[in-house]
Amino acid sequence: MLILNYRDSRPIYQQIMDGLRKLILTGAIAPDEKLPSVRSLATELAINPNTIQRAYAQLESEGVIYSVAGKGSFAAPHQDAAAARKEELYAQLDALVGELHDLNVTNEEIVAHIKGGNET
Amino acid sequence: MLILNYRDSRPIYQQIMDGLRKLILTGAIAPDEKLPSVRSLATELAINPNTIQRAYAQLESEGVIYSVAGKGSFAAPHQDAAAARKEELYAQLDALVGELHDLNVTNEEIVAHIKGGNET
Amino acid sequence: MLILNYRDSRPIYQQIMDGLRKLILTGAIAPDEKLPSVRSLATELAINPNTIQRAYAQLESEGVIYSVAGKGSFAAPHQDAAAARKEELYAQLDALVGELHDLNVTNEEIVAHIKGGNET
Amino acid sequence: MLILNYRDSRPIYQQIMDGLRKLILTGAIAPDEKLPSVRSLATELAINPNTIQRAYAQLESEGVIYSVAGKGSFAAPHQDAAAARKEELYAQLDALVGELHDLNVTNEEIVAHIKGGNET
DNA sequence: GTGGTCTAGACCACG
DNA sequence: GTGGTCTAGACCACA
Repeated sequence: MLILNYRDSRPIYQQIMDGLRKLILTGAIAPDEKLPSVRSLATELAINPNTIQRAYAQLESEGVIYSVAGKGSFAAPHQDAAAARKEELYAQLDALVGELHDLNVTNEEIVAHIKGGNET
Repeated sequence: MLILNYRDSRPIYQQIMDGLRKLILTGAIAPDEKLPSVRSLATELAINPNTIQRAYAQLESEGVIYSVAGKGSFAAPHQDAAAARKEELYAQLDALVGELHDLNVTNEEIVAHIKGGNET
Repeated sequence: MLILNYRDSRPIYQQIMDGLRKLILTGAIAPDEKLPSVRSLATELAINPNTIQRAYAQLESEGVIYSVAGKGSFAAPHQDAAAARKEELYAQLDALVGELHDLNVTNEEIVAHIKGGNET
Repeated sequence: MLILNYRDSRPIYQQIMDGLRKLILTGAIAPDEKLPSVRSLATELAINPNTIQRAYAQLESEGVIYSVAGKGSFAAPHQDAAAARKEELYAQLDALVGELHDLNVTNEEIVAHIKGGNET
């Protein structure tokens, strides 16, 4: 379900956040579907429960999941979260495009790259 | 010449790297032009020389600058470096576009955003 | 009669307490009126009887309800309970107002907000 | 500087957050002023550094402070944070006022209480 | 020295 | 069983 890469510069808890966020926002995990428990996911990934706990807590504060003590953690309906994520990605894209412009890459080239990349 | 933002989440040495890299790859610093010495830049920015040293070393390993013992550091001719940087940015862009697709954003919307954002 | 929200950050037993307390103190449940039995309410809300039991016990210790062994639980006459609750709410209000003052909000603004908000 | 109450139902890290947030938003700690280091505050309060770390990290995500690895943590200028906090307090106040209304307390009584409380 | 991440193991409240 | 908090102790990157 989730793949950890210990060579990745991102901390483990963030890899988990990114992985789960993607699964939820893309609908691979349905709204209100139960997520693996902190402990079970920890043993499955062979890492410390605290690390999972941290990822879950942060995702909850993002509104991507919600947790009920004694019951478990669940995927949240993602209207707002998806919109927020989209905003974030657009901001990153703007920064990227701006830097490409600095390297004298035109909008046309960028657009061509995007469209070309998707025919793959 | 360079602006440091202590509230930026990026570490200082990386802000310096990003700033110099941009100045060099955009041509604001000409190829083979001499860069400020480690010590002078350190006093100018009021930070630890070690931090500058690290930025310079890393930029050299990237091929963006080159150092001559006893003479100083210089901007490298930037054909290769610029191409490498472009590759890197395109890779990031692909990842970004991929994630936007996962959120059901079409290529058309992305392209429109890019073109729209640049009229500003 | 009661609505549970699993996404609410409050634990289930507290949602039940808050709901029943409001129903009783506002008079929606008359004094000495019989409350649903622990078991019936548990099945109705599809939750664990222990949870209902805890809510009832805590409400009894608050003086909002009283239980008669073998007969059931009943709404208490609410003069005292309402007064106590009012005290509590006023204390919270004082804390809140104090913090608003710290943020340089004047009494006039607070009062205006209260009156304005209730015209809705 | 900060007082911990182990009987308080709020977790320790939140008491620290609330305390620091108040000190900063009220201006008792000036913008860009350095906060005690994680370790020093931990020993001073006789609690685990991780707990302080957690409070600091969460305050940073709130925009109340900013941290620079290797340099320390600092109070953030509080334009946005103060406004956000005010919003939050007003929401709590609305809930409180609503519940008071349910107990047949009029706006006039509430207002009188607020104004009276401040003559103290 | 600073903040940030992770582990190991414990305890609590909740259901 | 669940999530949430805390401790103790370690290691890393940064300045």
